Amino acid sequence: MKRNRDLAKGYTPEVLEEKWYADWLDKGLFNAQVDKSKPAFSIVIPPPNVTGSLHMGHAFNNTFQDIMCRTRRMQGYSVLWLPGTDHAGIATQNVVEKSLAAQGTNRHELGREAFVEKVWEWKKLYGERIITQMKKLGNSCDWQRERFTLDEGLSRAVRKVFVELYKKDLIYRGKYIINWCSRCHTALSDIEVDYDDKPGKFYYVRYPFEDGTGEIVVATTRPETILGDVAIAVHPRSEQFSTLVGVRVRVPLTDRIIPIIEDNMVDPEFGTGCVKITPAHDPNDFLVGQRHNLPQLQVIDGEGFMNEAAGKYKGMSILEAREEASKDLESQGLLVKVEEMTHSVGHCYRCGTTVEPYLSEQWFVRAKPLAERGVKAVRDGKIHWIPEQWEKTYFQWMENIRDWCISRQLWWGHRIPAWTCADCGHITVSETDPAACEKCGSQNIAQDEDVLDTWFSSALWPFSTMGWPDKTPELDYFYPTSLMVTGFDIIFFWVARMIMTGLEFMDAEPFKDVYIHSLIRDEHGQKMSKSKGNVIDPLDMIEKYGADALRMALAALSTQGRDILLSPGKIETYRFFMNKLWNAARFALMNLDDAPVENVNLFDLSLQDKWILSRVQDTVEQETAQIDAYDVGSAARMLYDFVWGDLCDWYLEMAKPALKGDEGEDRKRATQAVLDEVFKTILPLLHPFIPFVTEELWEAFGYSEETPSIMNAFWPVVKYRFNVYDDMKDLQEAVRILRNLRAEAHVAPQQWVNSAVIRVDKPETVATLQDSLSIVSMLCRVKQIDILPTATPRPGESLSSVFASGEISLSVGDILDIAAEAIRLKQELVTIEKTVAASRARLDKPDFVSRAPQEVVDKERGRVDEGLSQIARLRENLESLGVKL
RNA sequence: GGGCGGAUAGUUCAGCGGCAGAACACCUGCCUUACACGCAGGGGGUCACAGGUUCGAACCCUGUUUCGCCCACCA
Repeated sequence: MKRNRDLAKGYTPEVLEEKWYADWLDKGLFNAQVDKSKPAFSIVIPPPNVTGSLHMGHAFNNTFQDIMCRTRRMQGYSVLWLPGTDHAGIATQNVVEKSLAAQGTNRHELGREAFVEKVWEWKKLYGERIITQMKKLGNSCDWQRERFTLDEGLSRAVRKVFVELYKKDLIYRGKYIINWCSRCHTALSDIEVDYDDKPGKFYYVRYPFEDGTGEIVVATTRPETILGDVAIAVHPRSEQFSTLVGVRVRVPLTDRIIPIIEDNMVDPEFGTGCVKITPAHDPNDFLVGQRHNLPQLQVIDGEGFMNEAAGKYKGMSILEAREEASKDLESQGLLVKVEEMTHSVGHCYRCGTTVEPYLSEQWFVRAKPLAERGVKAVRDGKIHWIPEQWEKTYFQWMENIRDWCISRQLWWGHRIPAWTCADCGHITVSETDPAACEKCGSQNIAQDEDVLDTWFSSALWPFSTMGWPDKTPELDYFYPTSLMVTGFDIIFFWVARMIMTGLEFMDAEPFKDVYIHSLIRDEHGQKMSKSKGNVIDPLDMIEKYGADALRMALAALSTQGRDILLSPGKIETYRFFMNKLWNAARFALMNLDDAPVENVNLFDLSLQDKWILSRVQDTVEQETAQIDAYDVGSAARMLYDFVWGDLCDWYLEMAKPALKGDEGEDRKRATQAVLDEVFKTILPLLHPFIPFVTEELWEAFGYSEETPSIMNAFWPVVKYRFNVYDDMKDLQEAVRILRNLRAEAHVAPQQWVNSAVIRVDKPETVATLQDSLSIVSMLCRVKQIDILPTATPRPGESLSSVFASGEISLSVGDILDIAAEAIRLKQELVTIEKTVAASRARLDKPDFVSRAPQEVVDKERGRVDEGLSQIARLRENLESLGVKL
């Protein structure tokens, strides 16, 4: 076995990461195989926006998926991690429009075809960029299967789904109030609107009765919509107003006459207790209008300007018209008062422009029947949410779902496959472009100008990417996928809709588990954003610390139910960890021979050998369970502690004498064998988190001769365990106490102390320490350590400390500061007396003894016994120092 | 209005029924031939508050305070 005993002193990620990624691609190790002899594990990646660049959220999300994929691969699954990108309708169109604006032109000047061509150019330019960035992270995606939501295959799936839903009457077209972004110039679905509380004004306006016998006062935040009023509504049981029902009033600023009607939607407690009804510009009013058969009078156009019906206000923007109307009302004496109020205002989730309720012809998905199946699938346990609490969020939304507006007045996207006949008005919906109207045969048909909501195609992602609507071996083998990993912010946009379409078209859930992870924020808990300037760019971090360090940091910081506050400093911590691991490996390699260590006698294994081997087994067992529970945070932290704490701080230090040959050839060989075994096991355990460095070390240790890539290494299983934890605890405690005593006595670190005495009675402890004396001696730099029974008198001129099994004294000669030592011992005495008193108090309660489990009671009794003997020893010590108690 | 999280060391967070933990930061010493991206030692906590359940509560239950998120409403 060829070992690389010449590792560089420092670990340098750049070179090795590039080298190994290229190697993995070369060997096709990420490529998924339909292999029925193996269990399948599949994930479809949440496709990032094609014009976007990789941010920390992606890095975190992808790291999580990669950890799962790499683990499952090693565990013998046939793994598919399917990557791709999303055309991101509005977002992408906006970006390209902005660049056109910078060039002094716009999409209308270009025309639809040329514009779409331009967007494709962008896609080609930037789509590749984010893929390259994902590769830098180390993603083990099957790049041969990379998909894009506007690919031909996926577009075919989109059309098929649209047509089928239309045939099932689950898609319909109609004139409704929708959310309209006048900047993006398109309809938005309800969830594409973000609401914010904003200060506004509440205008109280007089509506005089037609006959001049009185007036009714109505409050509104939007006086410009008065121009579109078609009624005033009051609550049917309102004592104050119900008598007015049927009275006709004059609409201010116009000469129109409208009726007072009654409707339950009015809250008699709010405002003045009556409401002006503007069906064309308010969703609630729209419903009232439908119930009462009222006209829909539009006064604002799609650009956000007042139209012809607005009379003198025509051409004004909404805000100008609001201002102007307010002035006019005041001058006409129709304005009672204006109050300040805060109300929530909707904004476009892509550009932030205030969203207007707008009456227009749109396409909708009838969501309720689809949602019902989605709810059932989760209730039946077909899909598990992790953490489980998100299930509630999902149910709440699905059970109150509203129809989904899917048409967008954009050019970039899947064009709606519907053709309207100019002759008979019939709409032909078809998977293939029709030549003629299916009803009258006229060739005078025109395709709908609109495209579909980008989430319509994302909703099909789990099966459209695997070749649906064709029956493919991939679908058969990898669908339903095993896991979906995403943030809670797109549960409604994406997760819920994938579930609905998956159940409807595949008749099976799209994934068995949904893991919802937290959001990444900056170190102050602020959302990262370009405008705040607090963005931590994953690529910068990779450049500075390496992809492995970034991945390890993200994994280790991840917890459930709390946002992750990230800072470069935290990533640096894990960069240090990489260096630690690297140097531990370097040390091991410096001490290993090329020849494999064979025929090691079990009797040659020391306590620490057995201990570290057992700890490795614990690590195997725990990590396997943690990964199964998707708890990568605990797994990463445990690995960190194992490597740094157990392996480096303890085992490697303890192994040094044996490796130097101080303990003989057999012990040296045994220790080498242990080192070999530890690294051979721990590297695969670390690999899912830090793939690059583990691959490099896999090769350096020579393991690649058997298994060329660590990616193909077998996931370790628990093999054996030695019952040595108690012994090791004694040993570690002895070392810690001696080191502490040295520090107390201000002995210089490099100076050897002549002698120490450990006084213990328990035969096991005596035996353990006796066996490990040379190790203790080396770790604590004490030349001579004697193990004696506790009855032996305490050595003079020494510092001492009591511990569970006895007492340890370090002879320091005349440098002993008696006064300081007395203070220290007294403090120790106080602490122990306190714990003894606490334990006694517990034991004195009869209920404790009778009700607590026996082992807890025994433990408590043990504490008292131990404490008492420690107290006795401490008193003795204090007396011998001449301290009176 | 409905729902969901969080409150533990100076800071960021683990722990979620049996003597309060880590990482940074801080203090003392150390270039001890794997690592100064390091080593050894140390200080630092009424586990937000008030009740309850329990032999026993940071942990379970009920309130309260407080920070944050989501949904609905907002004429």
